[in-house]
Amino acid sequence: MSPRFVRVALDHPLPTLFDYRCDERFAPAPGMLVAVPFGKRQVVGLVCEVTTDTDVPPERLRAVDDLCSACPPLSAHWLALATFAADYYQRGLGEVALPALPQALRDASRWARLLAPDERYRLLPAGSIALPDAVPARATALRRLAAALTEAGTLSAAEARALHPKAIATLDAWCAEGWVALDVIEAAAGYSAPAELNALQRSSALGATQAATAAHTPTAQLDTPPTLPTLTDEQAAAVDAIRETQGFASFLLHGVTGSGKTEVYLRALADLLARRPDAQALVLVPEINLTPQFEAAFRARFAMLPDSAIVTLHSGLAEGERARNWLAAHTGRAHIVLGTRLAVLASLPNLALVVVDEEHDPAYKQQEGLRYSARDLAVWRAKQLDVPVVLGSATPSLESWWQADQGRYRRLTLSRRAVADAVLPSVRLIDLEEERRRGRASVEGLSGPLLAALRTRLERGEQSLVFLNRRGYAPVLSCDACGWVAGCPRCSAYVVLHKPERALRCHHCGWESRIPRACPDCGNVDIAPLGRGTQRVEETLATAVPGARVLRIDADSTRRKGSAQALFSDVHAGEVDILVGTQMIAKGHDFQRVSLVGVLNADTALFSHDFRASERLFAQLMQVSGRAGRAGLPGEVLVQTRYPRHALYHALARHDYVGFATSTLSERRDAQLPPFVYQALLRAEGRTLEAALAFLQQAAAALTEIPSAERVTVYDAVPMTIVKVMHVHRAQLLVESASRGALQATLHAWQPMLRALKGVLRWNLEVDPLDI
DNA sequence: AGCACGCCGACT
DNA sequence: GTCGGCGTGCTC
Repeated sequence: MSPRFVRVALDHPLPTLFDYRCDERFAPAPGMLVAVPFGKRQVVGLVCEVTTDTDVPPERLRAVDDLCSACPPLSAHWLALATFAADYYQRGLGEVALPALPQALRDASRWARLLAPDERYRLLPAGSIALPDAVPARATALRRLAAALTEAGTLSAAEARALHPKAIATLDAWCAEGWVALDVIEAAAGYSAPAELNALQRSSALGATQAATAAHTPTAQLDTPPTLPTLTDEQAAAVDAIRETQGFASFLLHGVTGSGKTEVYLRALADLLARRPDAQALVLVPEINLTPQFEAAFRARFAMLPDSAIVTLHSGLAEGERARNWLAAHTGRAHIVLGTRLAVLASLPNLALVVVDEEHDPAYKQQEGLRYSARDLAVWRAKQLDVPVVLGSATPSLESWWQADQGRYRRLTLSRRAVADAVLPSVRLIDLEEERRRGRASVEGLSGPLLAALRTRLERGEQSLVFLNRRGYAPVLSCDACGWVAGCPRCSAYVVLHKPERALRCHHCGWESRIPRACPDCGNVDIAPLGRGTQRVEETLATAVPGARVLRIDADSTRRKGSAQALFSDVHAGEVDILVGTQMIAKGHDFQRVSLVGVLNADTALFSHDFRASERLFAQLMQVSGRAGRAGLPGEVLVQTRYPRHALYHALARHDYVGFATSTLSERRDAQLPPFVYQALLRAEGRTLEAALAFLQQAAAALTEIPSAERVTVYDAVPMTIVKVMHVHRAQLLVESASRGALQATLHAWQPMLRALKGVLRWNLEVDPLDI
């Protein structure tokens, strides 16, 4: 018999596959996981190919240690996805594929436990009668075991062994008596669609009453409204368009906040599962922890499905749960996978519908390691599998909007709020210059009109939101006398004053120090905080709006796990009058009693060097404005600005996303910026700025040897905005092209040259960067 | 990326 | 005399 080799992808920066001998014990196939020796360690790799020959000299070949046969192999489709992502984002296959797996699968020593059938001893009725008499009173360990079994109903082998060393033998004996049964639940086994799905088919495909379906499960009866919400014409048209799709289609669901995008997703999912009970749907959200209502809506609507049919995948899950949910998706047991960007790389053998909610959200862009765009990969996946993808947003990314302009995405518009009496809030701009000219009183940056509006809401018992995208107390601490400002010793950045913690904190590296009493340079004691963050606004409001209960929600106040939930529920419970916060307060939450939104300090983004800053600002302001006036209360948005005539604010006041998108896209076209060009960014980090820049200049010089680079524009190497972080100096080099193909070809040729450049320096290449 | 080996400064 | 700094070289 001819020798057998496997070509394996490993999580390693070299973009090559590694060959191993594979003996007869194993039956490897592409998509399977193997444990292999690598240098001094053992690592888990992904089998890409099974061959009978290899170029590697025999003395260097080593043998596969183990094959993960209990886990079904990853499909050819999934391997193609990982290969595409690796290729497009300029990484090795293993660097993409292996980090996409749950940690437990990447550790061969945990395979047995993870994939072993889950065995549980279950107490039978005969046992509950017989056991109390059968166990002698003095056998305390045995009595403990019997008590635990009676208490919990079932016990795993491990739980039993912890109670009594010979528990397994005892339990087996009890099994023989007919007192206890041993249930075996296959962890990685396939799954057949349960009868419940047929019930789903009968009820919700046509949007008919769900009461009949819900009746046989008590929880469903409680959680599911007896009738589904009535769709608006626009919602119905959107659902029909998605339902009638054959094969791949990209839908851009453009719906204002509160227009009921979620209901469209739910109907599309219900329709899919009714037609194809084995189908799987992938639903991506930017931040699962901030949108509990979204997950709750899915669980309630599909409450008739078994628990494992809806799983979440996100970084906040405990390791074990993440592995279980991933396996549920991989084996087809999970029909709805709700997750953040990392879920786009989940294995979904029966994927038939992809949804990307809030598709414009920058959180879909991974900002370290493999810098992928989950939204873009989601669209690629849908195309590969020839299934529909729905991108939803009130403020689509200009990239997606342009695709729709080109006719590549099909636009579905929800122009009205779905709740009958909810109207869009009125937006008023407060001209700070005029306030000042007229000598009107303001308190710590809060203008007279805003304070008056806040007081009115307090009197009426309504809630207000104050949005300010800057956390901390003040962004700078400075000395009036000599001009000293508190900076970070490790970064080229100012440190932010945090008053509750009585600390200066660097938002880039986390460095902290006590607040100095006097200027360290000149000894002057009049050092003063400059500018305003959420903490300072919270403090100001507490005195400027007497009697108001003020709550602050930002990354600092929600640092502890789960504390965001608690704070938000205080708001929902009406225990808060004014909520101050960063963009965290703009996401996901429907506050029923909020009728006023105040926006502070938004102007800085208008004139940013980052060409995407205004797009982000517009999306944020539209989103936060949508928090006002949801339940019949007339909503009002007050924006404090020094530029009340700026086009962005005018578009905001008219709720005119289309106008904003059209004019911004034409500016982008004139300036030849994305989406009209494709960009990539080479970043270098060195001990000195000179070293980083020198590396980038060498890299730029190397480009001249690449033919396709003729169609690529290369900019000068420049220091990054924050040049130094943690004593590391950073610089970047932008390359761009009107041709995605030319850029890709250039990057492919460039990569090995970059690796060949000497110098002890870290660098990375980012394709389609968001922040430049 | 790890994790070696390898060659020069301050310590029991 | 060694413990340990991080330069550079390799991993089927």
